[in-house]
Amino acid sequence: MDKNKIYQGNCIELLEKIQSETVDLIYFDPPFFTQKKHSLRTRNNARKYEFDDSWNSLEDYLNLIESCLVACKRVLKSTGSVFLHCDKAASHHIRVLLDRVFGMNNFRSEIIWSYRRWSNSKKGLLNAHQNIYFYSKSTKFKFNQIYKDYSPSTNIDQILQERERTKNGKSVYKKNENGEVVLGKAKKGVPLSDVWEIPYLNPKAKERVGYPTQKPVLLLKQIVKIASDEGDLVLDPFCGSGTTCVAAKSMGRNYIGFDKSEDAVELAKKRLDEMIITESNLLKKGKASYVEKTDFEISLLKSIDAIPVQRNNGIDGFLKSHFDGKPVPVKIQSTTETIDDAKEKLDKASKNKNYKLKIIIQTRETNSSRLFGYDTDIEIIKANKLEIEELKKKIAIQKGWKP
Amino acid sequence: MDKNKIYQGNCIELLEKIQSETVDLIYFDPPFFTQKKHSLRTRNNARKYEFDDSWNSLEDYLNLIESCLVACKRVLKSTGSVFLHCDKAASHHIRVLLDRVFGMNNFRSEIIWSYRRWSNSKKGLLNAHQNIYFYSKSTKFKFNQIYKDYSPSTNIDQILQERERTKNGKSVYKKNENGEVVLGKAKKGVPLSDVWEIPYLNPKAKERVGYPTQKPVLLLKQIVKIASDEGDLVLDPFCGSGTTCVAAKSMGRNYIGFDKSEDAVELAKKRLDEMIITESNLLKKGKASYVEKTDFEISLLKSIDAIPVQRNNGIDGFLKSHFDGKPVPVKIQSTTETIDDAKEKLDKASKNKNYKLKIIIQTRETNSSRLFGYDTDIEIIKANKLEIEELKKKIAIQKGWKP
DNA sequence: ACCGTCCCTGAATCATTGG
DNA sequence: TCCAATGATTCAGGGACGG
Repeated sequence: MDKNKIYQGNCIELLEKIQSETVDLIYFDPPFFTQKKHSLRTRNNARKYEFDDSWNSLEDYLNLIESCLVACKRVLKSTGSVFLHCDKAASHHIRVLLDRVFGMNNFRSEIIWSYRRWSNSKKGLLNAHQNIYFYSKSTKFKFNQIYKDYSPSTNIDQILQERERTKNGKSVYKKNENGEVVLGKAKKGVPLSDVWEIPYLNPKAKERVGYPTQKPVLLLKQIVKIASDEGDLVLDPFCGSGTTCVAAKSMGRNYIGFDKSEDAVELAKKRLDEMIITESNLLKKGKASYVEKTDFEISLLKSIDAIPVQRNNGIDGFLKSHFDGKPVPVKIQSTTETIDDAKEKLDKASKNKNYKLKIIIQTRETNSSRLFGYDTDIEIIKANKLEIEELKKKIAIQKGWKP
Repeated sequence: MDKNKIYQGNCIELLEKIQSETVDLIYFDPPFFTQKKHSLRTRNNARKYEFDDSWNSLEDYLNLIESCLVACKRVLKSTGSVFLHCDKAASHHIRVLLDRVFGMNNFRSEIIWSYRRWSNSKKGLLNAHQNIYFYSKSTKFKFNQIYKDYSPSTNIDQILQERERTKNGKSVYKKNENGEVVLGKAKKGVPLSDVWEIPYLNPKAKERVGYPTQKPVLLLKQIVKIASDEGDLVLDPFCGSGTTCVAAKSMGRNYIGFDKSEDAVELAKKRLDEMIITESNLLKKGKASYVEKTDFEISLLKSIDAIPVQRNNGIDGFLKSHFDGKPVPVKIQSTTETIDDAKEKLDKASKNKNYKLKIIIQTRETNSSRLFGYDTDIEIIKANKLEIEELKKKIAIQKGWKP
């Protein structure tokens, strides 16, 4: 079965066409057991999508899910994982199935996706979370740790000083023979927890396509990030409007999506095509393939008061404040570009735009001799990160260290 | 059976002594299926409390729980509710029991108690929540709605300052005799959701009595508040150190507590006499009060691969990679500081720490003459944002613009 | 394979210092 | 004397280690 495609049809039949042990990650988001018929119109009322969540019985529903799970397990690599997304109505029954199919000791986490929602006035607590069960095929599963910031109430001594235990078992800060504190090893932050606060759908984003139960791309990106690497294969056997595939694609993973609804498949294809269209446009203009902005780029842009723009290889953002009545485009030198490459791209992207100031943020040491020869009105600023790296090198040279 | 007492013994036998339909709220916190032995000493090391969570089999465990649940249902009033506290190990099986005993349509909510806690080196996601299942005996259950703030970002808006009219009809903020603004009633806010962020009972909290698995009183108070009124009867058939009873007593509810351990009963009785409830500083002040950094500062730190830290005036973050085997502290010059202020603070904060490199990120143009006179080993780097501002000024001067 | 024990961790408190 | 800043400590989950 070909990668990077969406297939319409019965999920179990389609799964049979996938070779055993070839999939790295499965995001399994079955129709919920809500006993309701969903329908929703798109914004402009042009199209109505429907799907049916009513089942003859809980047993029927669970039988279907179990057969799918068994088929999924077959195609998973031994290092692979499955993330099963379900809501409160049947989450406990589904987890019993997961225990049966994957084994209790392959249960990794119950992920709580929590979000804020408009209140309704029902008697009781406002429902504001969904559960995602994370099971792996074996204990040697693939997992990329994500680190978060420390809690604001944590003090720095805590993080940086080494500790030891006194004779009577008390834990105290370690001191050396001169009575000075001993500093510990480098830290990365706090590992990601199993409670994920992710907005339901960013209302500003164009992401909403009008298909019921659409999941935010951010949620899927986080799953894809922790459980797969670039080039891996991600499968979504109930792909709906294709959010998982969009997330996978944007992160350089391969994907396969199934859905029984032709509407859904059509919609998913359209969403993925839009990415392709952008990509091909970029190629036409001589640009590289679609790449997402990294966290580094986003934070750098924020730190200079710039607004990130997506999908433009020549310009990464614009300063919030204009200069001489015109916007100021900013390009961040990517790891694969020389400064001259960056200049060329920014020049091309800003052709005929009459910007009064263009900025490139240099992120690597340059050895290009053309740097000062290439004459444009582009200003180059060294990224603070690069300055710190150079500073470290300078001091090392002063101290006469060997590299 | 007398109210406002703790009884030692087998929970099912003790339940038999309670009259049918007399209890308003049951907090059901059975031993978890962790297959572990829990033990803890009191602060002064005087006493050691232990209990065993190991079971012959899951079936045994579930059978015990089910019999208790059946007995609990009998004593509950028809308007009564049960809150069953369990962790991920067996939550799904327990919910199946609850469905059986109370009925699927008496499921009200899955409450997620989420918290931050010390981390560990586990491969996978950090465990940071427990589940509480809320079932009622019937659909005409008692429920007191609690309203929360809209969201952290709109916090200030919801407290309305009261206004009054001056003699000439102008609307001004009302002040009291001391000239302070009078705050009006807060808006009602959003109904309480099913995800509860309540700090984990801190290891240093005075509230701690040294009994394992002790729950924070705040958690229990919230349950008692939403599901009972003053004068109602609250039952905790596995009361442990008596947190539920303490919460109930402090809120004017009657209580009955059971535990099979004599130690626990003795401890619970003592706690009820002393009634030590520590307010969570974090909850009282709000998480936001600990966060001192602006978005700009956080982004800047991330853009240089540093980890932000709060709670320290002299240091805003650390580089992720060490220099010469030591951490590298980073301070960002704040808008109210001169570079010299920043230097002094960073110097002070890194006293006795023996850092090999300290960095200040300059964010404002300096006019301090001392800048080059003040001699330290601190390195100063201009923030990219500042460089851009200076660049703009430079060009403006070149072009001969008036400011 | 299995047990107990020790080590590492960091959130949020308590304790102390300093102004 | 008091308040803010910051230094120091506890505890449970998991890994590693040793017997």
